[in-house]
Amino acid sequence: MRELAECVGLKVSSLYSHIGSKQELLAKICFDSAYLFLSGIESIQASEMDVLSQLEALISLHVDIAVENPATMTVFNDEWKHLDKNGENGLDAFLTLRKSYEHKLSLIFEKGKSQGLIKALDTEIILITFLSSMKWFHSHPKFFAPKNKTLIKQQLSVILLDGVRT
Amino acid sequence: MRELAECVGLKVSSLYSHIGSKQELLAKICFDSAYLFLSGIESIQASEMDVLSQLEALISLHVDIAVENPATMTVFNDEWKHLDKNGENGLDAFLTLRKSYEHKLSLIFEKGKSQGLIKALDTEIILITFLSSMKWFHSHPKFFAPKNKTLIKQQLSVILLDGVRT
DNA sequence: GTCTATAACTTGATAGAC
DNA sequence: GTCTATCAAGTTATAGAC
Repeated sequence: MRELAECVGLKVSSLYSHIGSKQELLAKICFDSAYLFLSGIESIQASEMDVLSQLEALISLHVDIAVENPATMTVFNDEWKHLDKNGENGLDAFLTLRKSYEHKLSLIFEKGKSQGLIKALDTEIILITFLSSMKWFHSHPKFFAPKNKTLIKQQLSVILLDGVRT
Repeated sequence: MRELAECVGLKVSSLYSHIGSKQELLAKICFDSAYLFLSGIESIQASEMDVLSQLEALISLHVDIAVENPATMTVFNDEWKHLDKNGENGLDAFLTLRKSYEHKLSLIFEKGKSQGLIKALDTEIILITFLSSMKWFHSHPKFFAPKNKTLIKQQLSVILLDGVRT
């Protein structure tokens, strides 16, 4: 809070005229990002694309969100653990949203498997591998510029799609 | 420290008869794990295997270390940031070890590319994708049992190797 | 809305008796 | 080696003057 206050040119106590608590800030960042990802995957789901194209769109979604919200991704990826357990914007609610996201993504993999487009691997392992591979953008400044978006999208698509396609 | 003391049935102050500081504990976990990974990749490097088999051995190494040292992996993966910057076992020394590990792994990818076994993608993107994909074991208790080691190794090998091979 | 002052609590670590 | 007692410094947050 001291650092934040200095960054915005205020004393710490003055921050509390604008926010209710530190938790409130944490929750706002975590849930805003969560809803960004959720609405993204929902429009991918609703599209008429084939499964492989949906996965490519998913990679694009993750890169876009990361590059456009660099400062929030560290919090969203690493600091959500410090949300208070209960309450409307608490840890439990956050984990429910995340489960929902993972479920939607799993459905895409399952569909691909049933269509013979995706290898018959454990869906959860595919899921975790995809999500893990799309988590590093924000901590690698070298790639972290709008001009590198296309490069990352292309190469990550090659690796992940060749990895899971039959 | 209070939690730790309770876990080992001591008062906090008594811990300090056994350790010098909390930092010392953090450093020990981080550097012990770092040397495990380093000696692992060194023996892979020294082997006569072809590049694809070396990468398979690497995946096996990461799974083995994670499953055999579950409690330390969280610290090694996430808490190393809190090492004090300087000193023999400080953050700078840790990052040097990590760079060294990444360099050795990059050499394997480069060799594979020059032999036409690995796709002509950006080496750093391949590197990060591999390392990210092998970081989640410790936080997924469902897979976190010795009996699942083979499953994870096989499926992760399929995804990552098909992802990068030509 | 911003400030100074301070409350209320947690942290890593030490002193000294036993 | 372990304990009780305590410290010094840090944390989030509030009270109340301006």
